Amino acid sequence: MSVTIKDVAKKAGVSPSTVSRVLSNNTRISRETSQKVRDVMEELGYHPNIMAKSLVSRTTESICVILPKPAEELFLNMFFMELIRGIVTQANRSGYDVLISSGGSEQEEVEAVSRLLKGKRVDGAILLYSRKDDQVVEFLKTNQFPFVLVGRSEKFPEILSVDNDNVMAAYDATKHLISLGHQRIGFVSGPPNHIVSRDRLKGYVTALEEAGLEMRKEWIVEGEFLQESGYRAMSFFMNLPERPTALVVVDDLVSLGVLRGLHELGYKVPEDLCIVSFNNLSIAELSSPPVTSIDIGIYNLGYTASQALIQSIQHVGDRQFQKRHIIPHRLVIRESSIYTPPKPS
Amino acid sequence: MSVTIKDVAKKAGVSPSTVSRVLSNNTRISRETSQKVRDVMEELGYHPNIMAKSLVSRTTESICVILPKPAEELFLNMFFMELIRGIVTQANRSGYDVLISSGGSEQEEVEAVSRLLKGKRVDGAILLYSRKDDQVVEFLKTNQFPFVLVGRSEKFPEILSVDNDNVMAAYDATKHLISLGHQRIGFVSGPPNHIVSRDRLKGYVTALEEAGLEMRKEWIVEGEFLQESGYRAMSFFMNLPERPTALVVVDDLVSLGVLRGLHELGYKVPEDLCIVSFNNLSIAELSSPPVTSIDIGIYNLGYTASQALIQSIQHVGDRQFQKRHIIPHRLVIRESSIYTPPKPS
DNA sequence: AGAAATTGTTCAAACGTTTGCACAAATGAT
DNA sequence: ATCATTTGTGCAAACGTTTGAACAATTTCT
Repeated sequence: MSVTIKDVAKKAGVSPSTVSRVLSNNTRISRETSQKVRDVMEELGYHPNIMAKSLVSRTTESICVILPKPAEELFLNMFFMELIRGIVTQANRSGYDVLISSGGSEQEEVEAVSRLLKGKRVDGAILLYSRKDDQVVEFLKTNQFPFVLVGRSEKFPEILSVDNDNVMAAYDATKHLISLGHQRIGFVSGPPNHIVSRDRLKGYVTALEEAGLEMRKEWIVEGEFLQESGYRAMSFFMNLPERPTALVVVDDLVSLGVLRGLHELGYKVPEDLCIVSFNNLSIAELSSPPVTSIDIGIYNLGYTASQALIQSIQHVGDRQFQKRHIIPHRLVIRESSIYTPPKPS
Repeated sequence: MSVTIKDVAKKAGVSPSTVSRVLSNNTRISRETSQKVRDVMEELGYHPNIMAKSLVSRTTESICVILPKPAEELFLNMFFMELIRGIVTQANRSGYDVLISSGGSEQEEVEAVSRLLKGKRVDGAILLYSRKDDQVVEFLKTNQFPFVLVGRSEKFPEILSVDNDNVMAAYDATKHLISLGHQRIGFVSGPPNHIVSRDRLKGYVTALEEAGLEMRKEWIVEGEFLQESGYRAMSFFMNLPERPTALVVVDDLVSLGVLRGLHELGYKVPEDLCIVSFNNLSIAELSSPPVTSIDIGIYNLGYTASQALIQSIQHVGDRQFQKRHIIPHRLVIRESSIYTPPKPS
């Protein structure tokens, strides 16, 4: 059938072990033998059988990433794809393959991971944190399999993970508005049970306090990571006797709702209200007007996750590796925030 | 180290082959033996080593999908992710794993595919068609590896592929506008060297002809699959002495540019111009106003591609399988087209 | 009752690699 | 010249499965 190491060996007049050693650049092989063998490989179109190699070397040179649930929220797709791109790129660069598995129920996720890790099809896993994969984390921890979390686990703060500094990001976003002269700044948050909502709220509060600005609780609303949340928040905000002149919004999609709400109510962005949001998905750039957003480096998040995982695979046992990686964010300024409010009374 | 088939065999008091046959539900195994072995497996937490299995069975039960280039066009992410979701879901259902590989240059793509297929790490490949992977197609064809193309190849019309009927889709889109009473309908196309542009143009033309409507060449503009294209098209269209009252736009992203252009020029959608576009990405739903779009069933495209590939892998040799799969599209009507123009003079 | 077919299990070879050990040849040290 | 190293290669066992062939025990057919 397909050409094996033995075929190469025979044709080159050496033993299979020699061929194998050529493949692994063993130093004991002479220049000429090496060249001869390589020539034959080329001629025969030889490619090593990865399965056979894995079997004996007890390593697969591949990792898997578990896609959370159906994750109906389609807009998340941009996020995941970008992440996967980062993962795949760095993994391939390190000579690793990436396997994608889609979770159904949590139980199914555990089974999938279990089959892949215990069946030695992959060497490690990357988890895209979606609230409740505790079971999966539990499984990986107790079985001592290498894995890394994208996001942050409050329950297991010590596990290898890659994340942003969301507190700082929100602080920066708020600071940006303050530096433009805004004094009345509101916050549109996500679900309060999400760590990211809480972290960002914290950064917002800190920035306000530091600047000695007023913080009113009617200027803070909670919602989902959905457009409607932003939309609804607007009818609320704009009916207040004292309205904010700027808003920090927890996510680009929510911002889109904010924009639509303001438009329908007849307000203009940024003149009537400035907006800063998070994640810098393509929709932030594509909306009208384009929205200032904190770029959280999604690709980088994936890239780093892969790097950290592979490192931990290759040095299993060593514990000197950084446990928590923080990916830097940066403010991308767009039309939605290029307006300085008139000096208040 | 980890528990093997021999450990199970010993503990259950049978031979390894018996255990193997239990695993494969061989009919020659007695009820009781089978149960006993299963119990032991459970007890020991046994998982078959996939590599060892692959090695002897000469099949990996996995496929790969090659992500085209860096594909900087981030918005494509939504498209790809949705496709991948479809692929992964169906593959997992059929007991297959999915491996993602990211192409750099075309040459690197060939090498990656070559390593994966010749190295017997995967049984087949799914290609996401991006203009010029002819080299990859060439390679797969000459080596007789199972693969399927998402999209259509003009050069190799006979290969296994999954696609939409873009001519018909454009016909339907145009028909929709006609049925609303529009008589002057323009077309914003993509790059003319893309098959999809040409197919959609063709459907548009056919619908116009069939309805006996005037077709003016100044009502047809070409561009890229980018926002700017749509934007630029608007300054052109709206300066014509005789303007169309409706537009068929080749892609949602381009529509977004169209929308922005119209907005800046002070026109309203749908009152001044109705819009219908293609792909039904989330941005079509999220824009203001939401845009009527032809949903091309991206998830389904992926799902079907995976199904077709796996089928062809399992029945290699048979040639009775459908060569070309057409995924149905459907019109999703939104605000951008709910307006009937006043009767023309 | 004996032959033939069926049922349940084991043996051993194979899948294509890697790698510790052995060994011969070449080189270097004395 | 002799012995100790170094260099280059080959042998054979191992990795954890699957599977054809063999065989014994049981059942079915005449």
